[in-house]
Amino acid sequence: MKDQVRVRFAPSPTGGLHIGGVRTILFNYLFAKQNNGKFILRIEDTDQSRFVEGAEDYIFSCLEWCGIKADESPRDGGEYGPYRQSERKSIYREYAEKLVEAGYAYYAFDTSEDLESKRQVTENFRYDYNSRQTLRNSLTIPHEAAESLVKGGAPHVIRIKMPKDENISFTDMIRGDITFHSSEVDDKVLLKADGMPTYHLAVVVDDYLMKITHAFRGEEWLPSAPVHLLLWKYFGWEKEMPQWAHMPLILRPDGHGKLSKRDGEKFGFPVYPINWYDKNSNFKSDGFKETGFIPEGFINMLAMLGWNDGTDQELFSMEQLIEHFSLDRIHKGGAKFDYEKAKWYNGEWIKQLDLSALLQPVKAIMNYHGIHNFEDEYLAKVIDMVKERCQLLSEFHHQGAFFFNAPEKYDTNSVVPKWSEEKKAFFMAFADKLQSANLTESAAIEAKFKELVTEHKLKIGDVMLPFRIMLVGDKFGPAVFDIAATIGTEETKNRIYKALEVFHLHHTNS
RNA sequence: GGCCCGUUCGUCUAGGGGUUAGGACGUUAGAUUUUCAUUCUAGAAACAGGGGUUCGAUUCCCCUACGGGCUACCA
Repeated sequence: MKDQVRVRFAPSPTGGLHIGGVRTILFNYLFAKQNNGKFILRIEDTDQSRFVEGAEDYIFSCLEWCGIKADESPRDGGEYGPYRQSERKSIYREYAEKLVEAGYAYYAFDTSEDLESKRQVTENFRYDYNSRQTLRNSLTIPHEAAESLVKGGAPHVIRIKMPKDENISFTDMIRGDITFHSSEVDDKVLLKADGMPTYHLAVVVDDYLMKITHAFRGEEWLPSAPVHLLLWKYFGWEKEMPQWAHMPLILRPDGHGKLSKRDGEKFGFPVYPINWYDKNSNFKSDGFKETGFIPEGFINMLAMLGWNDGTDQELFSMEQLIEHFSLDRIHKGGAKFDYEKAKWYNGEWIKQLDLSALLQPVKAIMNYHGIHNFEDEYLAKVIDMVKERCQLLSEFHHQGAFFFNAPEKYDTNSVVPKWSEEKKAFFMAFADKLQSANLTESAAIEAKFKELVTEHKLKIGDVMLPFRIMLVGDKFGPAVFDIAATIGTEETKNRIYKALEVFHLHHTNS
């Protein structure tokens, strides 16, 4: 009987969480849910110097917006806590010492400055099986001396002692067999001088203690995998080692490197799920949410960046993703981010989502633009009329504003050059008839409109566009008679009169 | 530089020893919508190169090229 599936995502609160991380979260989550397993969120805050206030809150907010809930986390608790590594500090030293006792690790007394100057002098300097013989550590100085240095509180780190000549292999769930040679890997620091573990130690100890069964992370971790593999072996936990899966990276649209936080501004699209602001560095970046994405579209887009189910289906809900997801269908190569396609996914979801899911966010957008005082029912009608022409939630304002307020500006160029007294007379007659006949249905308004067109010996094509400009201000929007019916005859009449003045003004001026 | 990973239309990708190399985004043309968008139809558009293996390679192997990642007391 296989143990219960337990996966984890372990961000460090050093900044916002960008979409690469969110995709790793998503794949973790899908895999966990599919296998009735647990998804754990662990905060890797072992680098105190890079801690950014608000980053942890931000991570939780992103999760919430995405509709992903951790089963265990600093917020949700769980039986394997604490889930913040800073709160687990005391655990790591003990494990590191065990390694030293067993001869798999050693104390090193070189300061960062010492090593820095080494790097200046020796090109490609590495703390490894070779150079460690010449450096200050418990392998080069007498045992007792090293012991007393450590006991006396001398600053030191604990480093893994990489074997000189050993092949280290493992099978990655996405990439297959991968082999490294131990001589190519340096003696990574396991425990830092401040007593905090590095990622290398912490990830192994915590994955073990938290009974993680499958470990997903970005491809950038591949080169340090041999360190982790060896650690699992040295601790004697090989049988409990999780299966590894190294995800392909999300690349910049131009292919030059992995997508990073600054690229949002550079290429003009969001890279963070929701707005991120780092007050330390005064760094600010717009989120997908605020740009107008809905969670369904965002999640769908992310999932398809590097994964597909082998069919032509491209639109997946979270439930469908959980059902269809499989690791062996994750592409190996990195994926360049394509914002146009991202918007397309969102547009598809806007089209097929229930009104109930759209109402509140669109309402917020309208309010943001100063449009208040309307019934939900009215907004619902508007949403229904314009949603097929919106890929982003934010577009609802442009596409729907004229349902609430008369246009301020008119595309007079489309109307004025061909304007005439006959047309003006027609519209005045039409406005009057609208009210007296009490027309409320789109079809009835259209019928009356056409009837009057004939009476005035005009062509319908001559007055359709002007009518649209009168109501909308521009050449876009749903069927013009539907708009008239929606805003009502009174308002339609008012807009006709208002526009008539504007058209007249421009006409006489030109 | 060293090591590791990768490479199918511009982009995301399907496929896999014999296919007209499929889909989607974007793009082009047309139809519909007396606007715009939607929708529909059609089109252009790809197996990085060279060697093998094979009757036959885009597919398997090797090399090269290109791209990416890592190379911290950061994750």
